[in-house]
Amino acid sequence: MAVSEEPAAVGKYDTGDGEAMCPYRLVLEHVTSRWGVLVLIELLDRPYRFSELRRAIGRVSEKMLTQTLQTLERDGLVHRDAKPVIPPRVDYSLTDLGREAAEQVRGLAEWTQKRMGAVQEAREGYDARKAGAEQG
Amino acid sequence: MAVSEEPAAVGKYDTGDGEAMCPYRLVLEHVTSRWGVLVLIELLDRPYRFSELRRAIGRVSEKMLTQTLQTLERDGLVHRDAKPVIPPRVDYSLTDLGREAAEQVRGLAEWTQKRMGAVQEAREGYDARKAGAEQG
DNA sequence: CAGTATCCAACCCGATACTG
DNA sequence: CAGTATCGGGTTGGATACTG
Repeated sequence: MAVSEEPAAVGKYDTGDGEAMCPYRLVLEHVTSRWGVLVLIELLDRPYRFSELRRAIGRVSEKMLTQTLQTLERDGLVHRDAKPVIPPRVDYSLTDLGREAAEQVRGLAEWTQKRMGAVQEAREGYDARKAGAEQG
Repeated sequence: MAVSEEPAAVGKYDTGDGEAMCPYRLVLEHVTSRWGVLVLIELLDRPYRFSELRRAIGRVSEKMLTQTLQTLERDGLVHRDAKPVIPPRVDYSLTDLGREAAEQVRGLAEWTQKRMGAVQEAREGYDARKAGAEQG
């Protein structure tokens, strides 16, 4: 049976309460999701096989990678190409839509790398002020 | 006491295991976090007061908004200006660093809004194919 | 108004075992 | 290799009560 116990995945708690989350936020949460971000960035370079992607990202369980890829595939961002061979071979790549998204995400990632130092400095300053405030 | 039971917040599970997550991913997760994204986008327009921000975002609890703002403040992205008046008034705004980050995030958000239709179509196609495959 | 502290449910996510 | 099913720990996040 294909009925998974878990919901659509990656896109988290749709709310629980009566009202549903607007589609806009849902899509935004998929592309900004923990693993979604990293998958999109990796696939921007080239297509990847499943385990290849897993190694490239590092520290992601099979389950979460599968969920993430399925969500992104469903959203039309990732293309899944399963070749009928033994052993199985599945290639994942970006669709045109996915490439657009991935480029936005990459912008964010590159900014992060560039400015990480500034962030860490800010953090140290914040912590120092906090520590000082607790005593004096 | 200022010792919160909960950790640094927003930036989630640092791993649990021995090895720590690299700072790069940590920062990336802060700016792509569920509420971090929305806060940054709102603050790009103008400064907001706490409850103003809460209403503008909608469906965010005080707790999560507080946590998110504190994390972003610690990372040097958000400036907190608490005025010593009764009743209290606290304004939140972006720092220069935060504005840079927020502009990246806005790019992503604008892409999402623009292409949401395409995503929804893709989703319907995916679901239709799935439903068909289960029977045939 | 702007938080802080605590309780508790829901859920994410990883580890493991198993299928094709 | 690629993926599914299940279990369990830890985190998220809302509701409530309280402070200044």
